[in-house]
This record gives sequence, structure tokens and C-alpha cells, in this order.
Amino acid sequence: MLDDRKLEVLRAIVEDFVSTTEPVGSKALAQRHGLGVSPATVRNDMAALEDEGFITHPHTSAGRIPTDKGYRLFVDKLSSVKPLSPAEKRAIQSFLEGAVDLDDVVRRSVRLLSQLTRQVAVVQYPSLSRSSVRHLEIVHLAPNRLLLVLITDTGRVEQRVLELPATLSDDDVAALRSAFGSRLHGARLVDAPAALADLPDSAPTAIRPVLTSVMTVVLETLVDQPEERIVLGGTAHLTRHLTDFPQTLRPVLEALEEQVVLLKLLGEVNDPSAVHVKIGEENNVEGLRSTSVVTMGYGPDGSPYGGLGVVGPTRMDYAGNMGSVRAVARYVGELLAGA
Amino acid sequence: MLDDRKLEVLRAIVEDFVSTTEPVGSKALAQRHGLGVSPATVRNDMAALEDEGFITHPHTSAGRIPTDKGYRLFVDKLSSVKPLSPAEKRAIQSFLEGAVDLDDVVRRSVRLLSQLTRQVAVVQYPSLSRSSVRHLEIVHLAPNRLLLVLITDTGRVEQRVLELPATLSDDDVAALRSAFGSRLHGARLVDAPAALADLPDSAPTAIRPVLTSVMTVVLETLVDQPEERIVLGGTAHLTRHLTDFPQTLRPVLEALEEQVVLLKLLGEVNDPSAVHVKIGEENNVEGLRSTSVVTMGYGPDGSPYGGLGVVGPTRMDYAGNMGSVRAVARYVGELLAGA
DNA sequence: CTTGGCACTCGTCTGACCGGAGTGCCAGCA
DNA sequence: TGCTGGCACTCCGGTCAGACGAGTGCCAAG
Repeated sequence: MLDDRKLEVLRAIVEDFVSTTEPVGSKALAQRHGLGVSPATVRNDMAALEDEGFITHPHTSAGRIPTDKGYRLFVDKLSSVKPLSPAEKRAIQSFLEGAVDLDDVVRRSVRLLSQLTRQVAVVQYPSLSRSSVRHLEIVHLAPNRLLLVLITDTGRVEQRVLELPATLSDDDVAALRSAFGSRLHGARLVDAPAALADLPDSAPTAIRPVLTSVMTVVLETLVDQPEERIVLGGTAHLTRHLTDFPQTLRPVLEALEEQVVLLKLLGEVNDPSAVHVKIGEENNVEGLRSTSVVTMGYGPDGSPYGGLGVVGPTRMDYAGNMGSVRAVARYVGELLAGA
Repeated sequence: MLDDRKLEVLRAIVEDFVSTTEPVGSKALAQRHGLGVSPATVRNDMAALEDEGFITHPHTSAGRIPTDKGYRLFVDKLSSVKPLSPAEKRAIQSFLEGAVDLDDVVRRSVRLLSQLTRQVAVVQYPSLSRSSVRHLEIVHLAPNRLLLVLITDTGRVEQRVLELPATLSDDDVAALRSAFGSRLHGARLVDAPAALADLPDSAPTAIRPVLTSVMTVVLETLVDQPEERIVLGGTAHLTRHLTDFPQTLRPVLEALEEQVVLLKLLGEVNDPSAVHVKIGEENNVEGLRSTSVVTMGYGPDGSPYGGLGVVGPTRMDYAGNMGSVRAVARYVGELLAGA
């Protein structure tokens, strides 16, 4: 059905359309890409591609543009992730290494990604639940108020104030601190419930009830309601595509302002072993149906810290953006693993 | 020069233009606003207003539109801050009171402001330097590493990791903790240097050198480099004004992504005693010259916690937006004072 | 100082027209 | 069977002229 030349035609259409934003016609295509066949032949191939749903017509006498399905085929079969140039790699590395703390790493990554790809960039903070505990500090603010400060191996520092159901003495708090500290140090947060399971039994009976209730609150706040944070940048790039999103810019911006949406975007696939691409209608998110999303997890395979990526028009440079996303994800992963 | 009727004409022009987005002509204006004079008279007044630079002509046969100077006069003399309806006030109050912590207060305020005004909203976290210390915790992470956790009276929690020039024992850290704690508790951060001034002298000679160096680092990180945080929301509203900012949307978005710019915006005037308005060219920020900015400080008079406001086209509902900004600023101020 | 009248300006809308890019189809050729 | 050149057709986009109308500026009169 689709022989090599037809695929080659599709690739040419995608490449030309992406770089010119204009529907591409048979004649220009035939000569510019040295296919060695006449425009008429190209037209026949185009008709076939259109029958299969890979390209369309804005109107009768216009050139062809790829459909979502066409982009999908292009991404899967016709292009490969474009590695960055050594110069770009060096630039990324030195830029990221200048970061002084996690916030800075995240901010710089966003900026980097949006500049490299000239698209909107999205970076998720290392997920709490998949990080492990470097340090857990318990501060006794008031008789019935504790401050928990959690520092993870990725450098994320999270704090919560707990209102206690009962009052505690300083000694109680010291006991809590050492009990939690010894059990949680080095443990991943998802494993926290297991690590703490034996705690009530092994504690002195006197503080057992209060300890149980503190434990419940701790687990609830740190494990069950893990706070995900996501940073967004480069929204100004969207304005370059006013032609792509005629009146669609509004919903796109609205969607991007919803943390939930972003989480969904990055949460669905943040596997650090490969770059993921969602094209147009493939996006479950209403409002991003006219965009493509390129994402990747960062951190160790199998247990990624978080995800990052870019959002842009379906008409985007997939190979290049995938390369940039992959490169940044890798560097960020390494950086945080070494931190 | 400008008698009452001319001012009335200016007000009518501003009001009509703001609500219709269309240049307003003498005839429509004369009858719609019941000025009791003929269109010809209005035309004469318009000519005078134009001579004075308060209004212009897009072209010969179009109606008039206000200039920045015209809006300025309108804001200063012709309109008053519009108080919110009781229903709106209740809504604000109950929405803000639902917040569980400072992050939540800020997020909700942004959302609230952008929904009330249908503009881009900007909210600054309570400034560190002007807050006072509720609690300062020092955690000994490693022999030469400390974690400082600062909790302010406004509920802001800030942490820094310090690399020390020397190693410390746990006892040293305990000494530090109590020394800093007793001196800083309740003090404003700007007063921290003074509060700590006598510290080296009163300390045991043994730890004096290390204490001095820690002190320096602490003051540097907390006082000299106070981290300002600003949250932005409702950028999608900008798309409603594509006609107002033809190709100007780009620079506006870019400017709004710069923390520095936002700080400048809110920093210049965050006086909680009144609403401030910057109109068009009055903005020092390149890129926001086509917008107006309505801001107000929140917190106690004379020592505000921070600022908040909205950014929109010069063609905005000043009275309404000023009312919303003022209301939200007051509630936020009260909320944080009571926290 | 206000008013009605009037000529004038100028942007916008409409419809007609044209050129060009591109297609689809067909018949011929390897 | 598959490629090619040719040709008629479609339809978009730009340009141009003309009509319309909103709005102005100015002037003379009340």
C-alpha cells in the first residue's frame, strides 16, 4: 500500500510544511527534494496518502498538509531523535551546573528547554513519593503544633505544619524525631508506611497513642497528599503560532495554567527510557487538542524523579524537540542523582 | 480651560470606549449620555480635549479615543474606586478563608483577582525582609553543613542550606540555635543585623570565630539576598485583547515571565494605603507600555508584607479593577495579620 | 456660547476581476 | 503496471473601483 516513495513523499511534506507553514504542492516538492519523479507522480502518491488519512487539503487548490495521523507516522517511522551538537550539549551542561539549588535547577531547565525548542516548556519537580528521605526534621513549634521539614535525595525541601490532636512535651518530640529519623532515613516515601509499621509496637506504651496519631498525620500529609509542583515557561512562544491556533490560543493558555492538566501531561508517561510524543487529538486534555506534547521522564530508569517536556503546535520540529527534551532530561537526571 | 462639561465629555468617552472598544463619535455620545447639548457642541469640546492631549483620532473620520493622559485624568479626577457588592465581598472572604497555608492563600488570591477583574493577576509573597521571625530552626545536616529553616509571622517558610567554612559539633549548633533563636524571635528580618550585633561579644570565646562566620553567612542569605517570589495567573485573559495589542501580545507575555519585571512592578509602589495605577507609557517596563497596571500593597500601613495587582490593556475598567484589587489586598492583609 | 447646516475626509464594505498555484483526470508511453 | 505530460477546472488572494456612512471641522446665525 505505502511503498518507500510514498513514505518519502510524506516525509517531504511534513518537513516542508513544518519549516514553511505553508501547504506544500506537488511541483515544488518534486523538484526541491530530488525524488527523481515528476510532479504528476507525486500527485498520485499524494492522493494515495490522502486516501489513507495521512494528509489533507485545506481546500481544492491548495497544497497538502499532514494530519495528526501523518505526523504520527512521521514520528514513529520517518524520523529519528536528533542528537544535539556538541556545542549545544556543552552549553546545556554548563548552564545547568551553574544552579545553586533545586529551585534553580528547575528554573534553569525550563528556560533552557524553552529557548532550545522555542516552545512552551514544562518541568516537574522531583516527585516526592518517588524520592527518598535524606533528612527529616521535626520542630516543636508549640505544644500542639509540629513543623515537619523533609529533605529528599534530589534536594527538594518540603515543609508542613501539623496541628496535633494532643499536646506533646519536648521529650516526646525528641523521641518522635529519633524514631522517625532512624526508620525513614534513606527510605523512599512510598515505602514510608511499611518502614513505620512496627513503630507503635516498639515504642514505650506511654506515648503510643499520640505517636500513632502523629504517624497517621505524617503519612497523610507526606505520602497521601504529595504536593506536586510544576513550572512553566516560554508561553510567549505561543504567540508565534497565532496562525496555527487561530482562536485556539485562549484554551491552550487556559489549559497550561491548570496544574492538574500539566500533571496529567507529565504524569501519564514519565518514563526516562524514551521520549514520548502526543500529537494533536491524541491528547486527552481538552484545550490541547491542537498541540503536540513532547515529554520524557528524568532520573533512574524504573523509578524516575519526575518529567519534563515541551508543548507546541502540531506543526513542530519533532526530531529537534525530541532531541532537546531528551538531552535536558538526561542532564537533569544526572545532576540530581549526583546531588 | 476645561470646564465641567468638557470633563463630563471625557468621562463619557472613556466609559463608552472601555465598554465598546470602539472610537466614540459626537452624535452617539450626545444622545446616549443625556448631556443636554447638541452633537456640535460636543464636537467643540472634543476639539478642545484633543488640543490638550486627552483624546485622539485614529483617523479623520473616526470617533475619539482616550490617550494615556486622558485615562490618567479620568482615574485621578473623574472616577472613584468602585466598592464591591456585599455578595462579592462575601465570596472573596469565604474563598480566601478556605486556604490551608500561605502557598494556598497566594494561589487563591491570584485566581480570585484574575477572575474578578478578568485580567492578568500578579501576587507577591510576603516579602521576607519586612516580615518578622516566628521561628528559626537550625538543623545540623553534616559537620560542615547547616539547614536553616525560617518561619515568618506571615506563614512563609524559607529554607537554605549553608556550607560552613569550618566543621561544627552538635553542641556548637545547639549554642548557635539558642543564641540566634533568642535574639531573632519576633524581630523583623531587616532588624536582624542589629539584633545580632552583640552576639560575637557575648559568646564564649571558643566558638566566637566560627559563630562570626556563620552569622555572616546567615545574614547574607536571609537578609541580603531575600528571595522574592511572585505568582502570575490569568494570562489567558490577554487573548481577549488581541485587538488592543495587535502584535504587542508577545512582548507583554515576555515581560510577564520575567520575575525581575514583576518585582519592579509591585516593588515600586506597594503601599497598602491606596491603590496605584500606572497607565501605558507611564510604565517603566519596556513591553508593558501598552498596558495599564493596577497595584496595591497588602499588610499593615507603613510596613506592607508585599504587593498584588492586575495587568491589562489601557482600555480597562479602572474603577472596577481598582475596587477588586483593593478588596483583595485588604482581605489578604487581614488574613495574614491574623495568621 | 450654542446650534444647525454643510462640505469634506476617509475607512470599510461590496462586488468584480484576474492571476496563480494546485489539483484531478486522461491518454500515451516504457 | 506504473510513470509522465497535458489540460481543464477550482479556488484562494490580491487589487481596484464605487458606494456608503460615520464622523469631523468650520461657519454663520441665534
